[in-house]
Amino acid sequence: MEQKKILNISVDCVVFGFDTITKSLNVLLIKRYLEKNKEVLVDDYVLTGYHVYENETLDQTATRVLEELTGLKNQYKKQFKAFGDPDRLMNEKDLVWIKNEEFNLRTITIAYYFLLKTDDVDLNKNKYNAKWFPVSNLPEVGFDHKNIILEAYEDLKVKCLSEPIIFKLLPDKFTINEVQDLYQSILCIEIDNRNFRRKLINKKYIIALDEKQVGVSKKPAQLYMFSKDIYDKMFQKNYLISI
Amino acid sequence: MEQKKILNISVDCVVFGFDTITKSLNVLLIKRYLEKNKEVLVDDYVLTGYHVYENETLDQTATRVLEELTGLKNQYKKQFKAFGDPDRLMNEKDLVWIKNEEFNLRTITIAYYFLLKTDDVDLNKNKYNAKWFPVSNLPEVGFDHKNIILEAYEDLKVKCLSEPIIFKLLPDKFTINEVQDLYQSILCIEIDNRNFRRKLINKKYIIALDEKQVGVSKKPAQLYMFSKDIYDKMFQKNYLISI
DNA sequence: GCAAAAGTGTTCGTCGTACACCCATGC
DNA sequence: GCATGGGTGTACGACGAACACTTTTGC
Repeated sequence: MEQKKILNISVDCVVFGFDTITKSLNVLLIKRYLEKNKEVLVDDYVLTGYHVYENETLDQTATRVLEELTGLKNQYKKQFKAFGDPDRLMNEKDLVWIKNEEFNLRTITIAYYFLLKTDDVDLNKNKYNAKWFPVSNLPEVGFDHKNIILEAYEDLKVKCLSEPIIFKLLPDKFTINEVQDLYQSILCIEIDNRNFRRKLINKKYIIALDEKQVGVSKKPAQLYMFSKDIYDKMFQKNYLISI
Repeated sequence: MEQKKILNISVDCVVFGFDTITKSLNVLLIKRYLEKNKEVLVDDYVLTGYHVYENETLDQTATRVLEELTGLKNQYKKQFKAFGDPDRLMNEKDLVWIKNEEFNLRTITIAYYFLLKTDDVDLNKNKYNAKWFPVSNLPEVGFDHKNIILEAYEDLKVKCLSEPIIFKLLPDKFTINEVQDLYQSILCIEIDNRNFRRKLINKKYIIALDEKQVGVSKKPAQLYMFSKDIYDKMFQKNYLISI
């Protein structure tokens, strides 16, 4: 059954993944391409998104949009901001594009970001020409989506300092150095390995496994996992005022 | 000139104020009252809010709504979440109310909260029967606004720990104990006065004035002010990972 | 002079930070 | 055997936490 779209309200999804090889925090974008009489009118990338249906919640829209792009459900998501400037879709290319789509010129979008494991996404399986791009080196991005990506990234930077969401971006079994690389990528800082290692290993919810890396060409590193159960049990609100 | 409303998108404003006498963090709500044949159909409180106009940004809508309620401009505001469940306005009373208003049943609202000085608001001057209520003791609240208030409050709790927004809720000249009372009210915790006092006084952007309280019946306290200039100059991002 | 709130110091423990070298492994 | 990244220990300083009494003022 076809559902009824709300034409002036959409959800856009910033999908973050981490490439442990290139040590790069990436965003998943889809190709936007349009030509007419062999002239290329639009050729850039945008976030994945869609209209909200009449009978679904915003969270459901986001979940649906992500699943359509990646096939994945139950990923960490956060609604972080609504974007609704009257002129947010008013660039020349965007106007050309919108003519071909069932879009309202004054559309408000509720933006979410997702954190997932890059390896879980099979880019060949989807029809959108989706591609990963480093947050620090984005291609040409349509609509106001560059701004949306950067605001998502800012939110992520703050949130990863106080909540263990970083592990959503890593494989279930990871090395300490991978965690460090990820923090360094997200925050654009250098971290002292000895201090970081000690800090992490001392956490009770970082559990050393009876396993080491396999298939690496150097000394294989100890693997760890994150226990959400233990974290939740230990967790207590910290009221430290640091202004 | 009358502007064109977007019928399915609104902005709702959670207005926070602090009562230094009762030491209570308050929310400003407006009366919702409807009777028919002397029967009271609706009698509760709601947030102030309004439709977004076709040609204004969401921030502008929020600013306009606040000004209409309080006469105040340039107050601290934060867009914190969009609420869009299909059934968010579907309580019995809400349905009765909506019949009398130009409301779309499926309306998405972008929620903001404002922080302002209670003394700046003159409740007698407005036409909405607005009233302050303690966050910890809300009256009957219509729509899904209770939930919106609580989510705003949660966001405020987190944000006041890392940013000096607390001073938006206090008079320009305040005592150390007033700041402490405010933190205690917001966070529902007890703070040691000696430690708190030392901590605050050591901040360079907390400036002791050549003034003391007047008109108090006990020992008048030293007054301080917050210097945003000094704060901004000193400010540097803190990348402390505390997970 | 008394009630009420303002204001004051010290000790301890935790944790963040700075810093340089050896070790285990695969090739 | 050697290159590569994995892994380790110590000392210092800052700051949060716990804790109880004196002082100042208005009435």
